[in-house]
Amino acid sequence: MAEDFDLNDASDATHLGASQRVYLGIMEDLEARRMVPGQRLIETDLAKRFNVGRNAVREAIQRLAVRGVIDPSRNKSPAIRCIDLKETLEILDVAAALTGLAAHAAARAFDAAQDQLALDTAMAALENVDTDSGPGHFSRARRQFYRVILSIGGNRELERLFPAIGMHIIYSQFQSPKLQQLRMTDYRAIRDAIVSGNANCAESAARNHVEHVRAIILKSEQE
Amino acid sequence: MAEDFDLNDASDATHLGASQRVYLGIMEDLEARRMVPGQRLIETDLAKRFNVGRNAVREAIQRLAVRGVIDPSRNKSPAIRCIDLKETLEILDVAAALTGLAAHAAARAFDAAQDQLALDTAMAALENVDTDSGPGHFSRARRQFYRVILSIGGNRELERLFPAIGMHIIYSQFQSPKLQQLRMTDYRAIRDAIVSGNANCAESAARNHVEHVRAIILKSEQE
DNA sequence: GGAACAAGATTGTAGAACAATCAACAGGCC
DNA sequence: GGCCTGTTGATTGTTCTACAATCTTGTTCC
Repeated sequence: MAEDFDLNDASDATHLGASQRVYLGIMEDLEARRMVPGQRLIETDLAKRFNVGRNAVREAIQRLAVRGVIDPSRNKSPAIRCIDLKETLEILDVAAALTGLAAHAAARAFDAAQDQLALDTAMAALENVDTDSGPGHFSRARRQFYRVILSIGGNRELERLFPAIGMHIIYSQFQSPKLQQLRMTDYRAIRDAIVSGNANCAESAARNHVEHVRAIILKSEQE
Repeated sequence: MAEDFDLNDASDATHLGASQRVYLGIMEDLEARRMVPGQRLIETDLAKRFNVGRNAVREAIQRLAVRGVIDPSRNKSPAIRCIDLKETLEILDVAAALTGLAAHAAARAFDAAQDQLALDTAMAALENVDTDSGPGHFSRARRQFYRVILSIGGNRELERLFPAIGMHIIYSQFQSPKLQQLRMTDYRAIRDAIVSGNANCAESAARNHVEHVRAIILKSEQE
């Protein structure tokens, strides 16, 4: 469960399955911009690179395809999924609905004694990252933030589905400095609403955040 | 795209990939109740049954796992996912949000000239199926109904994510006669709201439907 | 009856092998 | 020169074999 979040531990451990190693390795590459949308994935290359059999690569590719990270087509090398503006907006519609639900559930289930620490820790990690800023550090912190929210909400189906939203690709294609600023205030609002226990307020805050992202993308695209 | 809906064409065609054949075959088994939650999947058995290599089976299993249809654990045969009442309700929360979004988008984008026929056809298929009623026939018609709605809405991300909701499992575990009756009136309401073009009304109708399902499950579980 | 061991079943993994398909390039034809 | 076409190499789709690691089950011994 929540296997997708285990991006945190890198391509190191051998106790992970071979296909898992490939899967995580590619996700990490994507996050670190070592792979860009449109880039093709060659089975034999990946097999050599990760020191695994071609089978394992193919299994990883199946999972990436279901997750919408890559765009497979019969008898051709799959490529990192490219999305145009229209599809980006579609993804944001889905993200608004599910992020709203996640915040709603978290606010509803919030228990200070149990959840306050984890939430504050995740928030602090977000605040501290913008200075040193490795390329993927902020992404990791953001993922952790959402992971905590999902965990508080306690909806396992949402925990499973949420990482499948194509936000990866959006963040990998669009990266505006305004996004960085905006996010912190939005995240704080979401956290405060969750702590306050007002589910509808938390849902609004989450939806607002997604709409802010939409506005910035639309604006930056207009130029 | 929308590969998951291709359950319609069965295990026949050889033009499908081997792993695809296994994937669809298992989904079909699940729908026809030939496989029940908790049942284990043995790689070699499936390979023999579908006349494919073990690799292909493993690829199919990866996809089923990501989709939440099966519950894999290291070094053990994966089993069809079992869900308790609590998780069922969690799934319904997600279903309410995404079904609502689907109906909303469809109502917003509805164009009579282009969409009326498909919607009416899907609706008619639903009305006609309860008499002859093979076991999976209603499921097929329902899937087609949702497929049309998603297609009208035109949100590709939602089309991708929607079939990943664990409704399969719910319908496979709970099957009350009340469900059958209820659905038709609900579906008509959804269709009418979509045709009317009132997005909020359509969203409400969809959410109401999911809540009706929830109520029936809760009631049938209380006994 | 319970614990330790042995045998079989099943998964995890790598690799070889081959057909089918695709992409790119070369060569010939108009 | 430009266009069609065949060849060639690259890549995927697929099955098979092989073996280690692990789980499961049944048996034996105390």
